[in-house]
Amino acid sequence: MMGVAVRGREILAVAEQLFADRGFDGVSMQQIAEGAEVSKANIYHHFQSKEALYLAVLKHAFEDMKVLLNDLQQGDELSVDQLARFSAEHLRDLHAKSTVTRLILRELLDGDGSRGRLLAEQVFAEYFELLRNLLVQCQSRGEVRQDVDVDHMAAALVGLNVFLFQAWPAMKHLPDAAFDDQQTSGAKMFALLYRGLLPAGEEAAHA
Amino acid sequence: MMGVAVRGREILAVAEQLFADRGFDGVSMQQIAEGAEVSKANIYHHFQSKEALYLAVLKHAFEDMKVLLNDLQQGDELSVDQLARFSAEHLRDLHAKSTVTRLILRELLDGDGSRGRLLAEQVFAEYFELLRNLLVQCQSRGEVRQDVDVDHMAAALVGLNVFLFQAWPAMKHLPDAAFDDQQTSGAKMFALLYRGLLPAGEEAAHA
DNA sequence: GTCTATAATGAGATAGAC
DNA sequence: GTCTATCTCATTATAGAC
Repeated sequence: MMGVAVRGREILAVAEQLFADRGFDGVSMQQIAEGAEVSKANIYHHFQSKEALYLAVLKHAFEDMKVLLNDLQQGDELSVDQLARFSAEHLRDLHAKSTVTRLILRELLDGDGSRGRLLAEQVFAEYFELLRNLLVQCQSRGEVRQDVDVDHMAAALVGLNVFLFQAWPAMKHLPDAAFDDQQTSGAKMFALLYRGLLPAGEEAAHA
Repeated sequence: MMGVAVRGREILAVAEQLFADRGFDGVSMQQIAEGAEVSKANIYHHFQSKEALYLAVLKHAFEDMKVLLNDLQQGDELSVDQLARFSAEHLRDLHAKSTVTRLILRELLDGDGSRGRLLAEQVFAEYFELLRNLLVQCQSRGEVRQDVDVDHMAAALVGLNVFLFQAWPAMKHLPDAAFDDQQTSGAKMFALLYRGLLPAGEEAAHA
């Protein structure tokens, strides 16, 4: 994955497009080879198997976000700013790579569950770990509550954005609703998650 | 929708199954007629058009939740309990009607956007309005913060559950993650949304 | 007509030359 | 790194017997 050279990138790009259009089974190695203008055997030089190529396509989509998460953790911003930036960039990224985002979401809907495990272990795990680290750091500074595990915090952060990405085509048409644009709505929902539904100072009354 | 009689229900049930399996275009009225053991003309007696039948199938999935929302608003529970109950029931409902849930999510992914408007106006609008009313009531009692619009609150409540429903097949396989079962995770994420990421009492410092 | 044996196809994957 | 040629295997025709 690291040393994937010039032709490797070309193959990856073609495969991404084809997989996104027709799904894993809908694409043959021959078609990818023709699209990338290489031989089928050459693809196998770069990628162990069709499945490995597929996973590489999915993993590729998370590279930018991994870099961002590392940067955020190195920096010394307030937790709220780190998390807000992550949330905003994450939403932007979902759209920048919308073909792959759709591919993954469709995979989750169709899959028989065995694909789910593969996605989790081979694609999401590393990314999820980075997000978890960031949240642990925020907790250790005392800027994020410590009585909730970071796993659910991470899921909520990602989940709100994914929902926004997916449901927007319908949300934006809801009558009388205050949804202007996705970035703004994303920011509002992040703020909601950060500060809670509960009014400030009411914590003790319900805890 | 109200006066849909015996045969209407049967048609609805068959149509739901077929649409969920093969999508709108993948099913003919003839096939639905055969499945429900009625004539094609009889379907048109109950439903104006194929599209009307389709929308009826989708709307049908929200009936239970509408009843629950009305009940919650009539009752006199604390807001936190009303919302927690809605959230838990909503997640349960997504699973109880998982075929339709998947159908809608796939629709949102595939759609060219024109379907999105239809879904919003014909299917979600009424349901969304009820949820909004509940939240307004919670706000007016002062038990839910008033500086965030109810639209985004409603979206966040629904969104976390939808994400959980969809991503679970992968989430449950994330290594070292504390996701036990969906209902429990749903409750944890609701609690997070309700109380916020921010530790109690820190509001003033960042507001 | 139906059944079964046999080709023919097209998929993923490998070997070995250049 | 790239190619041609080949292998294995599953699916899909298609014979030709019954």
